[in-house]
Parts: sequence; structure tokens; C-alpha cells
Amino acid sequence: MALQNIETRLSGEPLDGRKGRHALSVGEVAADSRFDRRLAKLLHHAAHIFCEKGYEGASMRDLSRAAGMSLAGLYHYFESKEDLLYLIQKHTFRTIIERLQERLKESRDAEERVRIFIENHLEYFLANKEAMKVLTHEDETLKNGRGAEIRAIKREYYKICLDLLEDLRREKGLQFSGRLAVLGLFGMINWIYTWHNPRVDLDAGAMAEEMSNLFLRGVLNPGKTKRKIAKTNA
Amino acid sequence: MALQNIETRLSGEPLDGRKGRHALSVGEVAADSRFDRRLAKLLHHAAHIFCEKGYEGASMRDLSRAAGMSLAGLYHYFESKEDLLYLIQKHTFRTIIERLQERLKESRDAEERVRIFIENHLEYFLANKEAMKVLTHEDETLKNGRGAEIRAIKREYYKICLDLLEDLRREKGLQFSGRLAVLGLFGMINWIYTWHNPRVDLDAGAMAEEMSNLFLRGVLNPGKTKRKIAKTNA
DNA sequence: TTAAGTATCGAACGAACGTTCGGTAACCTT
DNA sequence: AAGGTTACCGAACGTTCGTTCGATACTTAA
Repeated sequence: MALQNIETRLSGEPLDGRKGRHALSVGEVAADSRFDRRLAKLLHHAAHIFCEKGYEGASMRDLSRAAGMSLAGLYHYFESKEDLLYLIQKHTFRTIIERLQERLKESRDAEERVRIFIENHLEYFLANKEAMKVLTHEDETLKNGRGAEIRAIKREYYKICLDLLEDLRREKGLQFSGRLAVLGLFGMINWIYTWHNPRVDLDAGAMAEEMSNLFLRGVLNPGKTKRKIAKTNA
Repeated sequence: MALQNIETRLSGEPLDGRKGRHALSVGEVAADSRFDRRLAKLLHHAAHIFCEKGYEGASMRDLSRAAGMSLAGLYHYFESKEDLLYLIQKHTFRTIIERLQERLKESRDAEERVRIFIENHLEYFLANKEAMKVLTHEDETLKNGRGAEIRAIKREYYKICLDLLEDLRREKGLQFSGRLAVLGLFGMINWIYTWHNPRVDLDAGAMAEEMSNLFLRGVLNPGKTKRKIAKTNA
């Protein structure tokens, strides 16, 4: 946990000292303070509201109501609405990557590692639907410094997946476009937030297995499917 | 074309007569009037802006600027901002379905028909990226009557795809969840708007072939991939 | 040429927005 | 008990929002 509310350090802004107070020196861990715990709850409420109404459509007054705190009081915990989205996205993304790294230690087998990637993604996704929807749906919302930082984390995640797939390709001596495979896979597993219904659909583990099978058969099998008949027009 | 600006006829609203003027009797076609042509251009500008800033983030003043028309003047062509989004989504969705129906007449082969579905989707998607992103991204934005109408069209599209896949499954005697397959496929092909770059990526036809191969191999091949080793924890 | 309809506009409305300010209450340390 | 820090609040500020209104130009048909 530990929201690591270390100074956001964005682009130009000289950070007037009013809100950067709670910064911890980087090494120091300073176990969840009262402040951090309250902030975490606020982020949870905020994720719920952003998920429901979208970032632009949600108002700070909505959050104030949901959190049972005055509008002004909110600003004790973060700089701005934009900062709020940034904190949610960063924490969510960092957590999912952290867990993935941990789980990847369990296996050296290329195919198994791809399965671990998918399972980790889906498990976290379905256990944290709201935050994950905010991460996924408000992908291009943040601009400038905060946006660049989130985009960097996203590239890191992309790169991990790409490497896993290229390891697999090398090991099995296959031929496919890594980029297309990664993005096709991401599509399948990120799209879930638009339709998954816990009362109808499989749970995370079973879903991960199904999707892994679908994807891996598509990638592993030789291109023996019918070729399209050449069309005369265009 | 022909935006079929036939009376929107929403839920309760008695339609006070002020804006429903341009309604055409349903049968009548009334080739693109001056009004319809201007409206089509406005919808195009609106799609561009909604695409760039999101529905909530975009303002009518943005549209006014982009269209080179006064703020008040816009309301000559539609009832409200919500109506604008509705018109864009409806026209886009109806067009893609219409084209699909046309193309499906070309083949009776189950696999080929799935390929046609994917190709039609991607071709239209990449040729109308902005409108398709608005359709995809602002999926849950519309409420009440307009929202219900769009959701109905979406279900229709889903059903077409599901039927195609179940025909394929029957023909080949396979076993897979139609729902999972459809939604996995939709994920792959809708996610594209988040990453496709015409300077880097394949064009629609080639992309459709790649994605068709990936998906169809995943669906058609027997479940011969490695089973996950049972885990001890959880 | 005129009259009716269509297209467009400037200006304004009330509501909602994100954020700030000065102050008060609660808490912690000594 | 005192004094400093942290937590929180009511009220307001300036801005922007979607939408409306009354008036003016343009187009068309008689």
C-alpha cells in the first residue's frame, strides 16, 4: 500500500509550499499516516464517481457529497481535480505492475508467463473495476506533466507484455507482429470493463484461462486458415 | 447518406413543434435538402470535437468556433448537445450495420462471413475514426430515451456477430462460448482507436486479415494448449 | 416587390463549475 | 493548560457552461 504521496514534482510549478507539506524524503517509508489513510478513502470515492460519470462529467461537489466532507475540505488532501485523477491512475498502474513483477518470478516458461500476465491483469481488473475503468477510459484526459508520467508507466507496461510475447515467439520459432499481438491482447482484456457482469460471467481466474486459450491458440498455431479470396473491386 | 432527420420521437416529451419542423413523413425520401447538408457538416465538426475533448469536455462554443457559426445559430439544426451526440451515434451505427448487411450477401460460407464482419468493421472504423471513437468512447453517455435507442442498435449489431460465430461453431462442430468470443473480438477491433497510427500500422484491409487470422485460429483450433498447473494458493 | 419562411446573430440568462480564503474545531505535544 | 499543527468548514469569487430570446439578414415564390 503506502500511497507514496511523495512530492508530485510536476513540470514548471515551483510548488508554493502550501500543499507539498506531506512530502516524505524519498527513502523514508513512514507507514500509512492518518493523512494517507484518509486520502486513500477519498481516492476510492473519487474512482467510484469518475467511473460513474466520467472525469469531466463528475464534479468536486459530487465527491464532496460521496465522501461526506465539505467541498473546501477536500483540497486539504490534493491540489486539484486533475491531481486527483493523476493519483488514482498512478497508484492503480503502479500496483498492477508491482504485482505482475512479483508473479512473473514464479515461472521461466514463456507460455506460462504470458498466462500469468493475462491472469494478473484480469484478476486486478475485476477486483478493482472502478479504478481500472478510470485508468482505461480516461486514458487521454491528463495533459502535460502528469499526463506524460502516466503515459510513461503505460509504455512500461506495454513493454513488459511485448517482451513476454517476443520471448514466446522466439522460443517457438513463430512469426507474428509483436505490436499487433500486444494490442490485440490489450483490446481483449481491457474491453472487459464495458461488459463484464459478475452475475453472468466467469470469475477472473476462469476468464483469464478462456482468454489465454483464445489468444494463445491464435498466436501459436500456424497460419493454416483459409485465405481470403482475392476481391475484384478495390 | 440522407441523414433521415425523421422525428426523433423520444420517451415522453410532447415535442413542442418548435424543432420538429423538418420531419419528413417516414416513407418519403426527400433527397438531401440544404438543411440536411448543413446538418451533416455540423455533425462532422461535432464528431471531431467530441473525439478530441470528449463529450463532456467539449463545449458548444468549441463547436461554434469550429463550424464558423454563432453559438445561437447552431440550435437551428438540433435540439440540444445531447441530441447532437445522439445523431452522430445513430447515423454512424446505422451506416456500419447497413454496409455490413450489404456485404454479407456476398458469401454463404461461415468463416468467410466472419471475415467480412471484421473487415467491414475495420474498414469503416479506420475511414471514420472520429465518429467511431465517439460511438465507442461515449458508450454510456446518453441516458433515457436516446440512450435506450442507441443501446438497442448496439444489441442488434452484437446479435449479428453472435449469430455469425454460432453458425461457424455449428458448421465446424466446435465448442466455445459465443458471448466470450464476440466480446473478445469486439475488444480487439474496438480497441484500435486507442492506438492505430496510419503512418506505422497496416491499412484496414491488411489489419482485418491479421486480426481475422489471430481470432479465427484462436476459435477454430482445438484446445490443445498447455493447461495451467493447478496452484496451491487460492 | 412584397410577404412569408428560413437561416443566422449578439446579448443575455441562470446554473454549475473548480478553486480560494479566513476562520474554527480537533488533535498532539510538552 | 498552552500552543502549535492538522483537519475541516461556510461562503464566496470569477469563469464557463447549455440554452433562449428578440432581432436581423437571406432566400424563395407569387
